[in-house]
Amino acid sequence: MARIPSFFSNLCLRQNPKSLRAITPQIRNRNLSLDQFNGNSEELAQQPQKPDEIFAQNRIFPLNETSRLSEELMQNPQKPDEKFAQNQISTVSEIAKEVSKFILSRPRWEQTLLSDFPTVNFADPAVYKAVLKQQESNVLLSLRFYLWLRSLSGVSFDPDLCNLMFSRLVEAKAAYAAKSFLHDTKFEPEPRYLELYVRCLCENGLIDEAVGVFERLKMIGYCASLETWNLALSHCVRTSRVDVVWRLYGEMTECGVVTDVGTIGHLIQAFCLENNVAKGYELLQQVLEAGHVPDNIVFNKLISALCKNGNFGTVSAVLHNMIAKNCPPDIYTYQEIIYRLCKGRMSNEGLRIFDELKNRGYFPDRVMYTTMIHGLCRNKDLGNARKLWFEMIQNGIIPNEYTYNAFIDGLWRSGHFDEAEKLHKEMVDRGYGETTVSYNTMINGLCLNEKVEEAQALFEEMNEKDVVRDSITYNSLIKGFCCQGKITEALHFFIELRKQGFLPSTATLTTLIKKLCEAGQVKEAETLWLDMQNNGLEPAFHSLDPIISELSKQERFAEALEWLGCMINNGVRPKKTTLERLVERLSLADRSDDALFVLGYTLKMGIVLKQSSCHSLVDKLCRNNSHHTNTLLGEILERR
DNA sequence: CTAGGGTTAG
Repeated sequence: MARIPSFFSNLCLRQNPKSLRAITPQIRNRNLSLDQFNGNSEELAQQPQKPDEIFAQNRIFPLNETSRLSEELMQNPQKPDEKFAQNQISTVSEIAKEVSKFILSRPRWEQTLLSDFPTVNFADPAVYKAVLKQQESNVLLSLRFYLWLRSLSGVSFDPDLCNLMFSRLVEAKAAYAAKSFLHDTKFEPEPRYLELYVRCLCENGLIDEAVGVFERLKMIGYCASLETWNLALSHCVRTSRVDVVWRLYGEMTECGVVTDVGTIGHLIQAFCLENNVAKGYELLQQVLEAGHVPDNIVFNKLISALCKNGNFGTVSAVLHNMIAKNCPPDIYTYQEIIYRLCKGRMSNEGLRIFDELKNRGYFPDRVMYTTMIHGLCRNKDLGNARKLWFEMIQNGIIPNEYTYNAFIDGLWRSGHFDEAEKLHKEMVDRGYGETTVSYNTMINGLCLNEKVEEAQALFEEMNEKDVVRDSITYNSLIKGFCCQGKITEALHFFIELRKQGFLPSTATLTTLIKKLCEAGQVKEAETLWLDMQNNGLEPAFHSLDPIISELSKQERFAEALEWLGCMINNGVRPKKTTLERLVERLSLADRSDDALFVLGYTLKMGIVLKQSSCHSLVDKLCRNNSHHTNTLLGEILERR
């Protein structure tokens, strides 16, 4: 992939002379707010308990039984310590080696260690530190030994020991254990270990905690290394904590840290995350001009953001940049571009890039084929999708769940139901059939093709096969029944959906309300609408049209006008047909005043009703040409 | 070890 596809070859680079420093003040001036962050973290690998529990010694290690000798020991006539007594081995490191060996071989050494080594003075800092140093590869053992020491009386804990234990925890990336160790001991770790702690916190997703430690370091006048700052920034970017990016960047420049291209790469990504793509692009230009080349992922994130905004021209420019800087676009780059092109109804452009890649000797992988097939299906280009499907298989790539579902969905949507059924069978045979998505794809496809009963059968099958139904399952089915005019069934599944705690999609609701009204069940429609309103569903107002329409038909004008007011007050324009029906029915029912009132609003909104709708009104008005009517008409005309 | 990708409603 040395060159770029023809589609992107028409733009040149924009030059920007500004230096990197130019952005610093803007970044400093940001208002920052730290949200609660709910990151997960890996704790001590071998120890699923929370650190607090680890420190609740007695629950894990039966230290209160220390004085009791184990049965094992009773049967063991020679104690390990006798060696020291007999041979006069007494250098601290030799003792530590022996103790460590013992600890490693006895799962419950805590109980007998003191009596096994009666001549060893564990309260001697030189001794316990030497033992701890022996266990550097095993954090859990270190921690156990440390806790055991704490259970002894007469052991004084010096900062060296705490630092040693703390560094052990931090190097093992046991963020939670390190945190509660700090909390527990209240000691001041050496700055270099605090710096390691920052890294450890970041790697465990505890960004906010890390910010706090940066503060602490700042207060003691210690400046973390560039690598640590960059690591923190990279984790902020990964977890979309843009606010923290700006805050940390501000602090690191305040500390006088000299940033590198990695730092700027994170800033570019941060700009992309807050959809400030222009700034991101500008910054990229500045780094490039300064002679630095960011990591591929920075280019890709920028390209992805540009694509999302439909700015394919700049995408082209960035691709030029990448090639010029000997940093060729990779599979992710092209996949993102193709995906976005298809999403913007430019699947033909996407396909051109796809073909171009193949012409350059590149073999697309399964994900790439899936993306392309999906994109083509969404653009109703089933011919090309099918072509790629077989080409992919020919190239030895076996479709998986994603590929099958994307293609089967496309087949259903274009009415190729035989082929859809056939491929679905194949997918089931390959073991991809029993997921929520595969069932949803089939249920939706069947509903789109007027096969609601079969869809319902699959719906039941999900229960038998223990496949979880989600809101998509229900929404698809409800819509299917609505389209078949089967309102009773649709309502049944709607109630089921609500019982499961799901919310209907707006499309489902609109359809359901419309169908209920058409069947004359306005009351149910109104209840439904209020239900969705109470549940915080947004756009509801458009679905009031059929309700107003049906109420007019039933000559329930007070209610119709009330709903109409509700719609208008919320800034939603009723449909022209709704207003026409209302005016017609009002006139027929001899309610000229109300008809005129509605007409007034209609004109105010710039909606012109069809002539026939005004006929009956004009007719009535002419028959009783009162002064009142004239006034009303006058008002209406003035409002216009 | 060196991040990151694809499927279902509307």
